[in-house]
Amino acid sequence: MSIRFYDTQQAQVRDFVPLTPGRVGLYYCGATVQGMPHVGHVRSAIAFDILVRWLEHRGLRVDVVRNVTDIDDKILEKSQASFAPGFDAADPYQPAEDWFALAYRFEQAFADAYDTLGVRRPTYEPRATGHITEMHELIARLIDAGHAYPATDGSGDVYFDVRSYPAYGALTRQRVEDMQAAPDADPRGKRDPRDFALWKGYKDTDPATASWPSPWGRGRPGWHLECSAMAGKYLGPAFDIHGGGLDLRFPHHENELAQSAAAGDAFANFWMHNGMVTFEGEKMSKSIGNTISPEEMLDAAPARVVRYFLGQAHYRSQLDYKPSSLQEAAAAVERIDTFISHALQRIHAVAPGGDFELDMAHFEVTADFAAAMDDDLNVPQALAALHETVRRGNKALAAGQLEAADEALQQVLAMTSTLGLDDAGTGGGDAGSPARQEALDTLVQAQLAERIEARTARDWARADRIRDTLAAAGIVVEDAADGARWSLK
RNA sequence: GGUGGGGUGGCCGAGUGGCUAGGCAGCGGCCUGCAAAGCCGUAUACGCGGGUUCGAAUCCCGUCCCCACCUCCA
Repeated sequence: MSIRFYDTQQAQVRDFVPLTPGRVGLYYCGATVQGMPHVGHVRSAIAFDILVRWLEHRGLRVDVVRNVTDIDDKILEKSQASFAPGFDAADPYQPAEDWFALAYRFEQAFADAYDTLGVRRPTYEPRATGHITEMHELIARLIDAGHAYPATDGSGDVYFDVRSYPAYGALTRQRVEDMQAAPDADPRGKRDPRDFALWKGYKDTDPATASWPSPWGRGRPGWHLECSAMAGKYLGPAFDIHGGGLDLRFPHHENELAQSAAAGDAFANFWMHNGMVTFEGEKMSKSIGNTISPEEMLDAAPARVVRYFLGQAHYRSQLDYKPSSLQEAAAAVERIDTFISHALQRIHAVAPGGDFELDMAHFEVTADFAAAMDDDLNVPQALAALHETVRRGNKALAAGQLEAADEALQQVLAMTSTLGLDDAGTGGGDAGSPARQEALDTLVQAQLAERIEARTARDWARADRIRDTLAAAGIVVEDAADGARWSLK
């Protein structure tokens, strides 16, 4: 079966065929590092992480490029504000912080959030400020082609000429005439109010460190240019997939497409956009003040649960967060983990929370799961397949059919791995070193042996006392048909 | 005004013409010394009004409502 994805540009689901057989070039927009990450940013990264994992599971080699936009108006504004007299050090912002220090600090916060939630690192993560030369080359090509021009007002700006490019609006299927002009549009030296800046001339109020020489005078890049320049550099003039949040479709991605296509590049074959995260129905945004940070979620639930929650909806759907959302996700994750833990104990004699060495490479997902993922990454349906496999495994365990249970276990592990659940968290759980695990298991087993004695003697009070003692230490004891098992709560 | 996406049972969330997704919560049962976990069963559904059809959540027409983008935004 072929893989199918929804392509925003064509507004339909269509077969995905790599430009180069066996390989996929994927560019997706990372952050403009002007503040701390919120879960909306992370949801996007998780959606594309699942895409990458699935393509790889399908045997494709994926080159992933995710940008860091580390220079823009907001970054400079925040930095500038931090030097103002009487600066109020509102939480994430520190006094007297240079723009590059501020950008780098937030870049690291994003990296931490991605790591914790099991988003694999991209093949390469280029920064805008490292690609000024490539941007100049692209601007020169556009000017030569008659699609860009230096401003006539002496500002040093260079604009993309929307009117010179009839296909402008192709990505979002809008006609230029229908677009509402920005209410605060400052025409400056533009030929058309919809023209956008490729290069912004240096102003006295800008820090000198935020300017670079160019054929059009000192200045800094416009917002959209870095993605065109970097995608072209690392993935070539034509590549398979360009991704990002739905809110980037316009103007960001539309302008990227215009820049690259007007310069003669085919650019992305597919455009994929993830839906927004909302809080009780409202889009999370800083202006409304309803953002939730990854840290806040991680305080409320383990990384594996947060990952499950942020990845459980279809990537194109809006994902609504409510205070009860994480508890519901936790219950689902526990169901999966309980099966994995029980099966590992029964079949592979792995102690609770212990490490295990299984040759995951040969584990296969179920056909239902694969079909769902092939169909535009239908994760909700894939999760149904996962839960059904868990049920099948539980039944097999209860019936003592270890071979069937092992098959289900392998499938469940393959599926959770594809969804990235295995990498969420600090890696390896909280069981500590192998020596500690063994010590703990030995002690608990001794307690359980005593409890078996008590139960054999029908001394329920003593048996319950042992169970209570263990429970007080955070160890849950469960009696199964073939004996007691334990797990860390 | 333009563009795109939606309205599914108590909640989340799949499903594009017949064969009741799945999870959470609820109820009943099995198992258990008790419990936990698990398994089995079960109620509640497709915004509204028409139409097509043997049959519609699914197609068509109309209508209401919601969200996103058109300004910085994952």
